[in-house]
Amino acid sequence: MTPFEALAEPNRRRLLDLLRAGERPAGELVAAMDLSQPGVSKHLKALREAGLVSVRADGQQRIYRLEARKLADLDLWLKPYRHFWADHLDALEAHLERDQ
Amino acid sequence: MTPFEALAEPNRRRLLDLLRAGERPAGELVAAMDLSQPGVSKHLKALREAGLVSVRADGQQRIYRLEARKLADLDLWLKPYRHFWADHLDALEAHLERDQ
DNA sequence: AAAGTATATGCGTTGACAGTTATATTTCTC
DNA sequence: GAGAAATATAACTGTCAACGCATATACTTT
Repeated sequence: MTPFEALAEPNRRRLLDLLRAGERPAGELVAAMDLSQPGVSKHLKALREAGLVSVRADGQQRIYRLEARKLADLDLWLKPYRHFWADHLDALEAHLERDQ
Repeated sequence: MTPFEALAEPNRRRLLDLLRAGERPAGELVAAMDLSQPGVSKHLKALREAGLVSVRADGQQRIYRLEARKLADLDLWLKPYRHFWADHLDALEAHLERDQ
């Protein structure tokens, strides 16, 4: 599962939002999401496979944590597009880039 | 179709990459992609609906153009996550944010 | 009429997503 | 050690949509 695919699902984006406020045990995430426990668990698995979250065991709980590095990758993907709105030389730059 | 969903598909990301080099008629895009003409046209429609590209008629051709604004939206979505890798205060900030 | 493109249609495969219920695993507690 | 808690995984069902192909057709402009 690529980060792109993982982020395409609203519930998964929601989970990331929740984790932005800090680490959280799976149970808290289940409580916060309007989904069944197995359902949340499946989305968490998807996020794990995308490298967007990590887990750590704490007693009988599983503590989930946002993995920012993978989002940094996304940020990197966005980079070559960024200058399109960062300045106003769009047309010129596009032209130069095209014939390079 | 949300930008997130649109970007989840590799062929669509590829189309955006091609358009980074400048405006292009649909035909050129079809030639560059290993897909049927209707296939490419469908992906272009998806990108249009996501606001990631725009079209303009030029004679019998349809000229496609990257719409950077929508990618800026994505950039914006990423913003609250950015400080997680921008500095090294992750734990502290997460803690503060959680109890705010 | 021809070119360029979009849209429609039909088909087939595959996967996403939801639900439910059950079970396996690990750890904690008594 | 029994049993409960927390979570993952499995298994099954069901629906719906994505994606590919191919072919056909509609539309607009030349």
